Amino acid sequence: MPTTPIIITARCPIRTTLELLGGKWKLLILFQLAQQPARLSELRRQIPDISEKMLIQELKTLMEHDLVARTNYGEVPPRVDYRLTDRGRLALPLIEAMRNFALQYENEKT
Amino acid sequence: MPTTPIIITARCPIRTTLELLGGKWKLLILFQLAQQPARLSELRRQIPDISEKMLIQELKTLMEHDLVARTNYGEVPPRVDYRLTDRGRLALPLIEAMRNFALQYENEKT
DNA sequence: ACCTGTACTAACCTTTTTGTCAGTATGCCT
DNA sequence: AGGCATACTGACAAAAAGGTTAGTACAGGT
Repeated sequence: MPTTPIIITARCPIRTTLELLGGKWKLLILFQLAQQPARLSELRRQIPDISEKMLIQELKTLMEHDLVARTNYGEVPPRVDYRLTDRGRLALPLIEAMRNFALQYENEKT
Repeated sequence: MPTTPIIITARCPIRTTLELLGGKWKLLILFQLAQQPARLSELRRQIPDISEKMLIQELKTLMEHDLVARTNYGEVPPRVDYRLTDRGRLALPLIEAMRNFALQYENEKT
């Protein structure tokens, strides 16, 4: 009896993760917020080439998935900041694994 | 003296990984090939909703980055198979981290 | 002579993702 | 009265990613 091959299905963990964290910016944003909570304008400086629209848009979907939380201080001019939620912190080992992958990949002799 | 925040740059490990492994299919393909080497037609069955074009195209870029290797047996009808390289195996902890993330995410009480 | 299975290529199109740019609201400062 | 700073929103456009379809080559089977 041969070993049963694992078959990829429509709902598998890899796909779930890609849906939650896929794309060019979400992991970078989470990584930055893991260093310290930040305001919009700070995040823009920390991730220099993101556009304001993408930053806001990505923060919004991260919030919808409860990975990031927003605090509005109700001041004028507006002051708002963003921080990781507990769920957001679940992504940190993944980010760490990505960093390890890239570093090891670059160290492999071709 | 405040702690220096880590600033995201144009070439950082997270971005390197996204370039190598980003997109809808590459990680699924690597995950499948980690179970056992496979022919094109087998991969198509194992990843049911990928199109043939995407499968070939993604395999090609994975090969260019030396994450996957191709063996052509020179038979007719053609027989070719694909397997992970050592570099490709470096992605396995990352895939494992994605799986953990998804499972923990789903277990969090809302 | 034709159909089958395998591993592709190429042209074309649709969808998704990302980016640009202009505009809104508010109160303070000059 | 006008400018500044902040955190947005919305219309639109460009670019990237993904998908569909048709076609190639070859040997074996019917």
